[in-house]
Amino acid sequence: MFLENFFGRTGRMARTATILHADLDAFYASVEQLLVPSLRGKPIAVGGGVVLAASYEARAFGVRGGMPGRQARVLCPQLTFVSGHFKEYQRLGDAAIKVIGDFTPLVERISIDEAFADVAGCTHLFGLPAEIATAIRQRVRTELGLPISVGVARTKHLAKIASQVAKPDGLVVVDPETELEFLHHLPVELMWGVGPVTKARLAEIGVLTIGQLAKTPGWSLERLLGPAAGEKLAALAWNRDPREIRTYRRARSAGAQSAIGGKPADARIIRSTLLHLADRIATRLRAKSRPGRTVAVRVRFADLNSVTRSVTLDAPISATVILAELAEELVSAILADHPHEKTISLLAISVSHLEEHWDLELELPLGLQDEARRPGTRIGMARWAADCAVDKIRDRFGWDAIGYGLAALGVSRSVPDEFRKLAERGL
DNA sequence: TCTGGGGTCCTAGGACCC
DNA sequence: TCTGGGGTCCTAGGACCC
Repeated sequence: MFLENFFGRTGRMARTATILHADLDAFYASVEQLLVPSLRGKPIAVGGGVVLAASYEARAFGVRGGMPGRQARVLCPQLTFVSGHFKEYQRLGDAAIKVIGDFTPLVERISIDEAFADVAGCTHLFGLPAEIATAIRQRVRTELGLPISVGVARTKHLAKIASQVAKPDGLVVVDPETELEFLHHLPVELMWGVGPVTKARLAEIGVLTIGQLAKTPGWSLERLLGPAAGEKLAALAWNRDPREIRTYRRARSAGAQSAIGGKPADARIIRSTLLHLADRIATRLRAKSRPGRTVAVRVRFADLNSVTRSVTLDAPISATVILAELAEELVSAILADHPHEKTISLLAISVSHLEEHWDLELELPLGLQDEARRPGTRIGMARWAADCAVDKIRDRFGWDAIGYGLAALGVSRSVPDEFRKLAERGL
């Protein structure tokens, strides 16, 4: 009896589609149309200089996220631009994920508007996965007023593809019995990990559909795409996706960047921009007690070519000024190697090799250690104390209550800070 | 179609160690 | 002395994702 049950259950479970992928449709644009009824049914874009999101009505004209605003206007002259309600995006995104969480604790949030869930353990409470998916869509629609598409399948990869196929505002359930028939007629670019470059490489050997990819010999894919990508894609083409739902995942890096729009490589502008970036990153690192050992910078020149430089330290850092100074040294080294580049279009800093747990006090000796190379050991302590003070004041009075004088000057904010926050991952 | 910001993972070569 | 093999870490660059 027990054995029969056991085999019955596992046998059925292996063939049952219990993974959901839920994805809010044209999220930012849908929120704007929700908040401002006169925008409903119209082509709209969130953003200004750059299109951050486009409604489906705008997409019909070819308007896409990331597109320059000017180009979007040419494609769609009647396009309405709206500046975003970023706080509302966060609130409504959280609320939608919470609806899924009402059915199962096994929720893996991918971004502000997208999540996986495994409902294997809650079908006895709420019904078949397809019924749960329908209920989620209904609740998000009635309680939040937003359209959301859901894919249901046996694996994460296929559930994600199913939700893409379901858009807009749809539900696609992939029966495990016929999953390969469903998968194999779709184009390769729907697969996770196939972007423009990989799509073009596959096209060179005549592979356009996932079915054709599945029938391509493994050695051929590995020669074309490298061992890791080749093996991964071959597995996914047969819907062999070992990834499970992960409810929690620590960030491996934290970074920030700023497009400074073709400014001359002027030392003052570079310094103030780097200080501003370092300030934002280091504050996040300190807030989570996760200093990092590797500091990388990226300089993008006017011709859009970019160069990176990094250093790995013996001990982790999270002090604003130390990070800014290291970044400045790295940028200087890049500029010294590229004397003919006169114009910088973007600066970026990233910190990785993040410590899991760290007592911030331990960083004090590091500050001293770092300063030991230069005279004036007490400066390290002063910096550490200054960071702590700034963090506390900002906690109470807000980010702009205090800052590093230089950082506030001449920093171009092409995108609102609230938008940047939406993209930040929890550390 | 070259435009924004925050991320992940992979590759290849070199240094270094056993 | 030459020769071989394996492992880890670091750096720079690239592809991809939302």
